[in-house]
Amino acid sequence: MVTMREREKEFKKQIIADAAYSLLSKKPYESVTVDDIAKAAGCGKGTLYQYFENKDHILAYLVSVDVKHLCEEIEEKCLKNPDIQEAIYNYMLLHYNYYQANHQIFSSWLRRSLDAGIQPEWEQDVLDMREEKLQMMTKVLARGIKNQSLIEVDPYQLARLLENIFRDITYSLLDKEQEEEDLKKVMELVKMVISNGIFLNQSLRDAKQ
Amino acid sequence: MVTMREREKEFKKQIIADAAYSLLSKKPYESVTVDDIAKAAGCGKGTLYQYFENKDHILAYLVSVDVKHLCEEIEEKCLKNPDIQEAIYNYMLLHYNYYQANHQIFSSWLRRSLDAGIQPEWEQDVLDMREEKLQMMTKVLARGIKNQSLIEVDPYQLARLLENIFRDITYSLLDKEQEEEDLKKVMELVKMVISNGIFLNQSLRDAKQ
Amino acid sequence: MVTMREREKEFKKQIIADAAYSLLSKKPYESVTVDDIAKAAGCGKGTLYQYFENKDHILAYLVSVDVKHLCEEIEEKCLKNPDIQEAIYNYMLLHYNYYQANHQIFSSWLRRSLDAGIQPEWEQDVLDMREEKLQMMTKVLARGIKNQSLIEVDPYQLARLLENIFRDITYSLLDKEQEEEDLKKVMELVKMVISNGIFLNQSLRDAKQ
Amino acid sequence: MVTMREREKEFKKQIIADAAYSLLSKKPYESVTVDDIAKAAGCGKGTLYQYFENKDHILAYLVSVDVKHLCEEIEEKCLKNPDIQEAIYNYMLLHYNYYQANHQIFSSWLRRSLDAGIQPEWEQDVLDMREEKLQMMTKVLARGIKNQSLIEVDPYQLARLLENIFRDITYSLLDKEQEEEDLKKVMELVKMVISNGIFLNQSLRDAKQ
DNA sequence: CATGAATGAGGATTCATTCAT
DNA sequence: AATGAATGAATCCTCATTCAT
Repeated sequence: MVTMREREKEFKKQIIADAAYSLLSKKPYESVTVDDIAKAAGCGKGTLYQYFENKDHILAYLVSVDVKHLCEEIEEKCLKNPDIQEAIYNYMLLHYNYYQANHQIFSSWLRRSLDAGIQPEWEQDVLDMREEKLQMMTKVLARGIKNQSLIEVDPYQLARLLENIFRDITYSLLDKEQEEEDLKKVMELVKMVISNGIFLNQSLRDAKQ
Repeated sequence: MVTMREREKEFKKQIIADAAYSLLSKKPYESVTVDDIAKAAGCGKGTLYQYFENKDHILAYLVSVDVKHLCEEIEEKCLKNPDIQEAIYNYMLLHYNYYQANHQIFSSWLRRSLDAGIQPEWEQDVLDMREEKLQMMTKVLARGIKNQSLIEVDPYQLARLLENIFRDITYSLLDKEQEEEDLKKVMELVKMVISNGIFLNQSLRDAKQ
Repeated sequence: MVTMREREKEFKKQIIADAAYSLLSKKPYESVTVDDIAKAAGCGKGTLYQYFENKDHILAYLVSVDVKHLCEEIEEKCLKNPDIQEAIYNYMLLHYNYYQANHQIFSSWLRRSLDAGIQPEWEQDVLDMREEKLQMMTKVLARGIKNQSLIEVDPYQLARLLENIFRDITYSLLDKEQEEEDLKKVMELVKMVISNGIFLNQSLRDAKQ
Repeated sequence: MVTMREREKEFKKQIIADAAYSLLSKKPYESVTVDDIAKAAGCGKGTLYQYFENKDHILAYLVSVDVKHLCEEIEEKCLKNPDIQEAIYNYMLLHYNYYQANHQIFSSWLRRSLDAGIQPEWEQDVLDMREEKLQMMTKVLARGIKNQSLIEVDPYQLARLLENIFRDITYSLLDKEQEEEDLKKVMELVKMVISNGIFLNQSLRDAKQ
């Protein structure tokens, strides 16, 4: 059973996390002070430390929640999707949206993580989820290979490549004029590239048989 | 004419830049102190400020030099390359190598840049060079489209997509076991994906005619 | 008359004091948080403030209770003891035991006290008790001087000196190997030193007469 | 050879140490901020950290210098003193003066040290010096025992007891009116106590022979 | 009464930049 | 020109105390 107290505490944690999220999405970790977050959350500095052990912990929490969310969506829209082609497009689109929204946070986390300051426990949490994500997509791709919808390559490697292709272009963030309508164009482009690339076209499939 | 003095000054600047490069390649900007750089360059802290206005300036200089180098290589190995397919592979490989080596620095620069602290002048410098790079590749791709080696898509968009595909996978940096031999495998994979994807295969080209 | 309420209140105060005692005996005042004490007492932080005005107040209370206890024992085993020599040994032994157990607390109190942060009222309380303690021993010593068991010196000064001799050796606390069996040895040593020193030996006493 | 620079640096370190000393002699470590010390030394906060790694380091340095000084004086006035009785008085008087002046600092150091926060290296330094001090006095006492000036007891234990007897009475620090002229009285008292106590008196020595 | 979440003053420490030598 | 000592703004974090429930 979840007590009233626990619900309330979780709620407040969410408020702080939201405030932190909105700041850390826009500015790098180092430029956001604990005070900034507290102010944005409408509470005192000390309050943060009742919900999070650390400034790093806040970041770790945000990343963890984000990745978990991404995982769930991938399970829903890719793993459970019988249409392999659609599953693949979704996989890439989800990543695009994820990085579009969370690039700054993700990048901050990576930096802190590699710079050896983050609790191994928190770090592992995110790494595990990423692996789970890759494994799910590996299954999808393996299925596609089995029923000859896809070219025969290592499905794990392919999952990683696809994960990468649609990472948002950090570079492009500098050109702020585009953004919105850009997605559609690029999506069309990628679809075309990928379709003709990773899917065996009918003629070749015929040849194989 | 270049005086003796200027040569000497340029030489010392290079020494400092080299020292900074080796440090900033491994650790994020924020974790590298001006003192670290001075120590590595074998000079006093104050000396740095005679060759660079700023800590940021050092970073900007490094990025600028790196990107210029990348540009030159792209001009050589892509723009001037008559074999379109090879030009495209080179384009991606060069980017892979570039990001592999300079990811940390590039990422640091992006961060500082977006955080609005960097002199617009230095920033523009790098942006211009990136644009130049894209324009060169756009020409290559346009040529390929014209002679029907490539599918018909916006060549500029395609250049950007390709630039992106081979960005090194920051995520993967966490799995340190792989790295070296990984490149070949992934390169093979990408070649296959791309080949079958963006190049019209013979049967389709025949059909078009 | 003491109401039921008051009894209950006093009882809870004791629980908190006991918890505080066990913590403050081991660690310096500054390293023990109010939260630690509350946790150890099995109650909320706020509750403490219903029984004590202050963190300092808790400390003052502990010291006051301890010193009162020491006073009572000195009255019993020294003042009321007809055997002067035994009374003196007891005096020192009681101090030894007292400081052995309460050094940390006593030292913390002294620090806070000198640092001018403690309510004068609480401070005076302890000072008075110390004076009372000294006065009792002064009486004992005066008696000893009168009946020629002791050398003729200012009994008050002597009481203070004796109080001091058997203060536990803080320094020695660092050598943790000794402790237990140490006491006996040192006690023997002190007895010898003191006996031959402050007690007129028979031959001299004979001579005096 | 000692360069000009090093001399100057050592000089500045002394200035800071002196400032710290005058503050830490009067108030406990915790009540003295790094800022206070900097102000007292007439320099900025950051400057301190060029000469000392830590706030703790400052304290450790002060204690170390003090104890070294005490050691030197004990070597001079006790170990090298042919008159055993005088050597013993000096031993106690030196300790009295030492603790009188440095009690606050010493106590602060002990606290930090036991609270496990201090670098083991610094800690050992002081412990070693204390042992050296005890060993010197042990030699003196052993000599005294050998030529039958002193009672036969473990000279090491006795050295420790004497070290303790003349520790200044922290308690007494609260009675500020006395202090100065107090010393003489108490010194007289102790001399008498000790003389009659640890020195065999003539009659007994005769008996032994 | 009891609680524990909220608070914010206060402190140690770091580091880019300046400037006297 | 070269140096590196001096600086203090900026930052994270702790904890005694209060107060609404």
